[in-house]
Amino acid sequence: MRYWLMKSEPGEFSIEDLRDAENGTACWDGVRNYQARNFMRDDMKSGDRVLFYHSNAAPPGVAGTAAVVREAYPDNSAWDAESPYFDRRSTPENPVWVMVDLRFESRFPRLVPLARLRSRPELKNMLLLRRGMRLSIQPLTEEEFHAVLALGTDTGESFR
DNA sequence: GCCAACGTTGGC
DNA sequence: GCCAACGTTGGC
Repeated sequence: MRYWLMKSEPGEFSIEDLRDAENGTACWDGVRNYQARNFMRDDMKSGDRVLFYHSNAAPPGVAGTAAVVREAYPDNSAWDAESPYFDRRSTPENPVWVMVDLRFESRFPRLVPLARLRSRPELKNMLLLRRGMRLSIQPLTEEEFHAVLALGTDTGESFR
């Protein structure tokens, strides 16, 4: 099983939107970056687990978790001329872009802000924290996934 | 709103 | 194949 971080602007599609979708399941359309596409197409498998990251938010951070429930298939928004993701190079006969389906798993009681991720020594190698890293789909190690999960699910109570 | 960093495009 | 110009991402 693999682990991923997937970014979405909450104003476009948030963890709450995924939770409230039919069956808690939605397609991850609109990816228009080749490296991110290749991760979906070549490496994402059903059962893989995902950190759902809210980008361009105040504050940005990890909002919850999801699971891959359908492996890569053509992204039909690419041949919808009305869609903001329209790309005339992609056709049903010859799709350029793919998407996966995600199912909601959990919404953290409190967002784990980017600044908190940066403060954790065990996360210092996370791709997300690298300067200039903009990829919207990033692989995680199992340790990174579980470390963020622990931050997201702790009660926030401090000792003493 | 600013702007650094990155990806893409297209002329040559 | 190079690289300048442009568009996008996304934190701040």
